[in-house]
Amino acid sequence: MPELPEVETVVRSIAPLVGRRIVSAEFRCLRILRGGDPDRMAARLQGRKIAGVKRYGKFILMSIKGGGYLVIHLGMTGRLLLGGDPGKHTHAILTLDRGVLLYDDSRQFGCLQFSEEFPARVAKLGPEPLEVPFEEFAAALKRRKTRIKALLLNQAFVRGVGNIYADEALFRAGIHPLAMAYRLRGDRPRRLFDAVRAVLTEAIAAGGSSISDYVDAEGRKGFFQLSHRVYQRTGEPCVTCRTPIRRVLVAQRSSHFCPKCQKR
DNA sequence: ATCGGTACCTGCACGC
DNA sequence: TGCGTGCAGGTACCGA
Repeated sequence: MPELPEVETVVRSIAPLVGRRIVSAEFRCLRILRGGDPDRMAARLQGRKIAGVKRYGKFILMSIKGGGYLVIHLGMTGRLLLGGDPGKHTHAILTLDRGVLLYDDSRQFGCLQFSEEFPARVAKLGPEPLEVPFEEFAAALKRRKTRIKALLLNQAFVRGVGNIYADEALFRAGIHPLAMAYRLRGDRPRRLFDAVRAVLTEAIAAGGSSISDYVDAEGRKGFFQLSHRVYQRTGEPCVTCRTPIRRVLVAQRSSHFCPKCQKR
């Protein structure tokens, strides 16, 4: 579900929680905590105020007044929901002085952790794609001996791009997903940089992509899926040249592209 | 140090 | 109706 635009949309929808007090925290699923101790986490959160909510790539950091962070990653199917009733896949419940925040995740690929310090796994991410200067982006491309699609998915390169936006950016830049990153020449690094920025910016404005069940914390769907040009459009005509969109595996992920518009 | 392949989980769509 | 298969927005870990 959630790549940078979806996580950004979720963060914006839970911004009103800043200043709210956590009355109690309940964790129902150990797997989601990735080895963390549910009792210790609950104790660290209980009675504290939420000082801030920020996004780092696909991570959500809820800073806790008095110290520490609740670190949230939505994985593939994670959802944060304001209000509503707990369901079969509700793994965490934060009861607030006004309202409730639920964490739902059917596939359990997401995680919730408490960190006293700024978390190392967030610190070692690459730069934000909407903030990194072009020169730094281009220099990093040159250093990587891997396929460009795999590199875009690598969170140490830039943070927040996932399968949808990697495919959409490569299409707009006219670059084949199997192209080698370090071999991109001429205006192609610039075109890719601009395409990544444009796709992410447009998707944020659209509230993200709702492929199956993605919604923000208020239950609102995004509508950027209506603007996808290649993602999950295998066999459909290219919007530019009518050539059927093809699908290929890169780094074990489905990659959708136009064989005529996108060159290696 | 970097890479690609695999594992982790549930649900859904599809063909038989 | 049910069963098997393949697919799905994610990352972590392993061995080469």
